[in-house]
Amino acid sequence: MKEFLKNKIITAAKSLIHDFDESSFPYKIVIEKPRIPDHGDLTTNIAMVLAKKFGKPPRTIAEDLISKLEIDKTYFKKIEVAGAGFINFFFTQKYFYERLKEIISSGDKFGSSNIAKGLKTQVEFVSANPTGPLTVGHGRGAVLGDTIANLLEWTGHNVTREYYFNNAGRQMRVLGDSVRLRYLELTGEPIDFPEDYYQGDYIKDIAQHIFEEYGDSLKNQTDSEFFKQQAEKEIFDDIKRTLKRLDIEFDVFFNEKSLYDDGSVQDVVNILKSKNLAYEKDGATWFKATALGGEADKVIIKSTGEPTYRLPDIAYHRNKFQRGFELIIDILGADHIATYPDVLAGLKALGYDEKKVKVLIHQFVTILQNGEIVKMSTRKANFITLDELIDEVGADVVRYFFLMRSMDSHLNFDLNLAKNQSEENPVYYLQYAHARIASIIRYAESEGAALKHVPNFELLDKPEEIQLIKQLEQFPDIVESCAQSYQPHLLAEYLHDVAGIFHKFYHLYRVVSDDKSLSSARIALCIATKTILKNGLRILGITAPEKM
RNA sequence: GGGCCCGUAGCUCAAUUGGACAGAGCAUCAGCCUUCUAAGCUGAGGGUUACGCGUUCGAUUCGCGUCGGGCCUGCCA
Repeated sequence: MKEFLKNKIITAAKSLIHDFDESSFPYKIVIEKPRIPDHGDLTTNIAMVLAKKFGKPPRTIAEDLISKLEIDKTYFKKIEVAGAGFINFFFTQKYFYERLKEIISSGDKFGSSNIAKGLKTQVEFVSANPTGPLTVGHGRGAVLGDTIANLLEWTGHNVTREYYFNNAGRQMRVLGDSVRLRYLELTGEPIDFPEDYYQGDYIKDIAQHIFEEYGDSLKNQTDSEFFKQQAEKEIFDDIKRTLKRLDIEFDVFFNEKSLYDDGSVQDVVNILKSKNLAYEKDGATWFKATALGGEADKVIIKSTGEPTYRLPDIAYHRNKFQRGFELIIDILGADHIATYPDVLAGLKALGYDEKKVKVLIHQFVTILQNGEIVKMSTRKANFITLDELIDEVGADVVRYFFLMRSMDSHLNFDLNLAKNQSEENPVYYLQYAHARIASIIRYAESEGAALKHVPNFELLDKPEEIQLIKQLEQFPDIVESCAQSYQPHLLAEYLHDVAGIFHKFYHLYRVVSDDKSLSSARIALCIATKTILKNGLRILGITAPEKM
């Protein structure tokens, strides 16, 4: 509808100005749904934008434009000039009834589209190394990543969910040593547990499992490799289990080590050197980031011969391009903010279009417990695990909590509040609306009043009914814009509004009554609302219960 | 010192990406269940959008500056 109208308006504008060229205007011409319902169903600012060029008042231009518009009266009730020169369009109810019919016939698929035409897309998220359980901080990235992937799937992207990890670094060596020490402790050896080892109880659990299986037969093993491998396996299983509870599954787990094994890392170094974008200094190898507009050159291989994280990261992203991904999305926490410019510069240096990589940074989650900020560190084990959080409030609440805010706002998670008020959590507002509709439909069926024939939508003429249809009708636009801007929280807000308008409708009017035709029209409206809530919640990864 | 994010109601956060009168939840107060789910609905109070200047027909949104908070800023990942 938007596109249709835009073409009409531009045609009208062209008949007024010969050399009409949209791109020549200083401000953007937009057609959008106004915030305030009184301002119509769609509105445009075109008259204001044209005013300066024309040297006429916006309102006059608006009048002229309207007189030139050729528009079908069956879908447009009224077109008016308002405010500073907005042109407001009012649709007929007939238009909305047709949209309602479409929602019902499309059902589970309503809101999905093929806009991206199968664009090969990768979403990389979580990517926590297996050194400990996922924290609440990881949770935000996990839920955001999965939901953005859902949104992209709904808009026709061919999505691969990928988890990148490194099990070869110093962190992992320390992990193995930590487990070995705890194991020795169990065999009765006196130990001195260093402060910078992993302090968490989960280390003791892993050691306990090893002890149960092997007794003290590994007592004299000085190499920690075995312990490391056991720890990695157990921790990874744990991570996957936690993600599964949030309904998150990955298509690919990509190990950094494979980039060394297949020579990719060395390739990158060679290519950079051949392009004269890498050089040796002080025994280290440097990436000449300054040649590409970077602030300073960066070390990619230390004088010890060990690469810094930048090098494999660049090799990894090169690998993503080599696998043919056309859109590459990285979801990172704010602590990684400094790393991605180097990676992008590296890709550019290798000749890839770094604009295909979208780096989405989400801000931190601050945990408040008893009114105090809990500082998070896996090493010190003073973190709240994601698992514990799910235990406390449930997966639906966790997902909704992380999705209801924009990713660049710092998030305060008050644990006491989340526990105490979990029953008043806003997610229940949405789920309750869905369950309530399910209940109404069950009741209608038991009364034999269910949808038997094509309902007469014209009977839905109450303001709240129209308002509800208008709200539902926007769902595809919302999905599309959320996907395009990578902002799931807008969908959460939208669904909250849907639920609110429905609840209001419910309290004002009876759905199932003696009036059979009216009942069946209203049941249809309920079914459409349920469809939107269900589809929306599915994208957010939140269950839509039939009963509560 | 430099970079990124943030500052909006008592608290936690929105605001269709520059639109018309800045909105929700929680908290507070007052109402609504013998009829389809009261995890709901209706109403009230609560704001100089941190502050200043600028761009614009129009600024919570863009630019510059000041103040305040978080995160980065390593030959750690």
